[in-house]
Order: sequence, then structure tokens, then C-alpha cells
Amino acid sequence: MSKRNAILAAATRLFSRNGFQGTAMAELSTITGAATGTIFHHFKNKEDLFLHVLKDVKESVLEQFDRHQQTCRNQKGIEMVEGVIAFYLHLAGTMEDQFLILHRHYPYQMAETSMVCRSHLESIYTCLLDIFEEEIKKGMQDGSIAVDSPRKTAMVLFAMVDGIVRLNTYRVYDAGTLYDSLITACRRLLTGGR
Amino acid sequence: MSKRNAILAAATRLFSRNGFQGTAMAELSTITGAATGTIFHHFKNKEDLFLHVLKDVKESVLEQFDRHQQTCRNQKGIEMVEGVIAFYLHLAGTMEDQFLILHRHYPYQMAETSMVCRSHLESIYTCLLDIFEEEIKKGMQDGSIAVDSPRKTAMVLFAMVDGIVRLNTYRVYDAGTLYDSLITACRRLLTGGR
DNA sequence: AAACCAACCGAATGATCGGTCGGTTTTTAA
DNA sequence: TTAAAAACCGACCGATCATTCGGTTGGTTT
Repeated sequence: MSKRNAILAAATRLFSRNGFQGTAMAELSTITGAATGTIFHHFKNKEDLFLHVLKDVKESVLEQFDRHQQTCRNQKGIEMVEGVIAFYLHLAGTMEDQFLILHRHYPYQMAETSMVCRSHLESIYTCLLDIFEEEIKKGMQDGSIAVDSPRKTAMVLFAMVDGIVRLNTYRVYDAGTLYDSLITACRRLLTGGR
Repeated sequence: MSKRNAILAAATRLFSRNGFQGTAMAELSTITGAATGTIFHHFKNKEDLFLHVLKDVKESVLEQFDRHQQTCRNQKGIEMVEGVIAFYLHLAGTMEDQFLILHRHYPYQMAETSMVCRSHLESIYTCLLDIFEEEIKKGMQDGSIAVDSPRKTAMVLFAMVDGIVRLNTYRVYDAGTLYDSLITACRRLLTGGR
């Protein structure tokens, strides 16, 4: 693996575990074996490095969901929604670092000054909400889903699923056993109970 | 206001806006007009200061909810749930700094090493989940709510509401118009659609 | 009035931070 | 083969960080 990629990989882990300000370039240097000069040769400063990490996060998350979307056509809308929720929970486990970065407060703070940062975050959320919305619309057509506003329902649904992932990450309560309740809630929310 | 309280108030704002590592004791000194020596006279170090801030957050949040619980008895379970959700959203606005601290990742990281921190966080979440659970149980008795597990439903419900508050805080999407959808979702989730 | 004490001050300290720079090695391409 | 370019190195820099410490103040107790 090239030094550049090693730096990106290690930075992803450090930024997610220790946050932006909690991550020292010197530590990154130690872990990767790259001199500090090398890091600043590839990335013009710490913020630039973070932006590249976020870009990678965006690309891998979007790729994962695009791939998932292609493997499950020809289902009823509500089944597809349940499928994407299960996939979201699955990803939260396999891409723990990437999700943790998105759950930290720093990126959203940086987004207020950095357009690049903002656009990465918007890409991710737009993609996710679009998927939810499209599947809800499909469910409304095939009769498996009945709601007022697809977009708003998508946002509430996403907030619920992502909230569960957070509860799990923070380890204040064990939300690992909540999968069944989450799916039940989702189904009730989308069908109105039938 | 005593210097000690001024320090606590300013620290609450700085910790919530800039995070733990992003808050400099020197800035705290400038804002409050207290010498750095004075800060360290009242709090033995930065972490200790943070712990006292978190303690205040816990106490004010718990007090608010206790007070709210006393003003709305004699309602049906589902109405009480909807009431506490509305109150939660209301508090997220009036106690913005306190909620933001709880939405940051740092406290949960500190909770892994500091028992004091962990117990503050647990107090808050236990209180909130207990309220949701109690009201769901009440609704099950008066027939306004029908779910399988009150506790798990409480957690899913809480994750949903808190997720909406986060979406709002992060300003990636305007979740301010989601109140009606949230209540609708809540009602469907609790009644199964009747 | 003497002794005491908590609140308060701010200069000083050593560690650590992000970032630079001059130079060396490796890769690329002609 | 060679020259230019890209990758890489690590000592070094000034700024900033949390924390310390010797000393002052004003009120209370003895």
C-alpha cells in the first residue's frame, strides 16, 4: 500500500476514534511510519487531510448503497425499505469508523465554513434519503405502504434508524437487541397497522 | 454571579459549541474575566470542569422533565407520550447548549474511563427512557397504546425523536417542519394504526 | 489585632501542537 | 543513461496548550 493510502486509512481510524482536534499529526506519523513531512507533502494541511478522508467515506458509503440497490429489485416497497434498514445496520457494523466520523459533531461544524465539506455531507444524506423516499413511493404504488408525505416519512424513518445506531455506538444502552422492535416500528409506521 | 458560576456557564457554552479539545482554558479565562489560576482553584483540571458542567446538565434536564411530568397527569397514555415528545423538542430549543453537549461524542468517550461521567449520562438516559416506558405502560392499560415490549418501544421512540433533534442541529436538512410527521409516526407506531 | 482562609490573580513553565524546509531517495520518462 | 519529477525524510520552528505557583485581597474567627 502506498504511503498516501496508509495515511488516509490511519487518519480515518484516528479521526473517528479521537476526533479531529484529538488527532495529532505526530501520532499519524508514528502509526503509518511516514514522516510528518510526507504527510504534508500529500495533504496541504490537517483540514485538507480530513476532507480527503470524508471524501473517501462518502464514496465508499455511496458505492455500498448503490451496490445494495441493484441486488434487490422486484420486491414490494415495504420489503425494500426493511431491506435497506437491515443493510444500514449491517454497514454500521462493518464500516464502524466511517459511520463514527459521520456521527461526530466536527464535520457539521466544518461544513459551515467549508463548501467542500458541506457538499460531501449533503451527498451522503441526499443519497440515503432518496433511497428511502423512492422505496416508500414504490410501496405506495404497489399498495404495501400508505403515508402522507414520502419525503418527510423518509426523514423520520432515517432519524429513527440512525438514532438506534447511535444508541448502540455510545454504549449507554445495549441497543443491539432492538432489531425486531425497529422493524416492527418501521412496518407500523409505513402501513398504518395493516 | 460568582466567578465559579460564571466559569461553569461559559464552559457549558464553549464545550457545546467547540467541544472539549476545542475549548481552551485561556479563552474561558478571557470570556469570564477570571484568571486562569482562579479556574484551576475551583476545578482541579479541565476534565473535572467538564464533569461539573455535565453534572449541571444532568440536574437541569432531570428537573425540567420532573416538572413537566407533574403538570400533565390524568391524560391518556398516548397523549402523554405525545406531550413528552413535544416537550423534548421544546427543550432541545431552549436548552440548546446542554443538548449539544449530550449529542457530542466526547462525553461517551470519557464515560469509558470515568465512572462519574458514565453515571451522569446513565442518569439522563434512564430518566428519559423510564418516562417513555411508564407512559407507554399507562397507554396499554387505558387501551390507547398497543405494543409488544414497552421498554424496547420506548428506546425506538426515543431514538426517533432524538434523531430528529440531531438532524435539526446538524443543519444538513431542515428538520424543523417535521413535527407533524413525527407525531403521526409516533401514533402509528404506538397504536398499530387505529 | 493576630491568625486564618477561601477567592483571586497572572507571569512562568514544559509539553505538545500544526506546519516548514533543505536535503535525500525512488520513480518516471526521454 | 540521465535528468527531471515525485515521494520521502526528520530536525526544527513559533504558537498554543493545560497546569503551576508565589503572592494579594477581603472577610471571618480567635
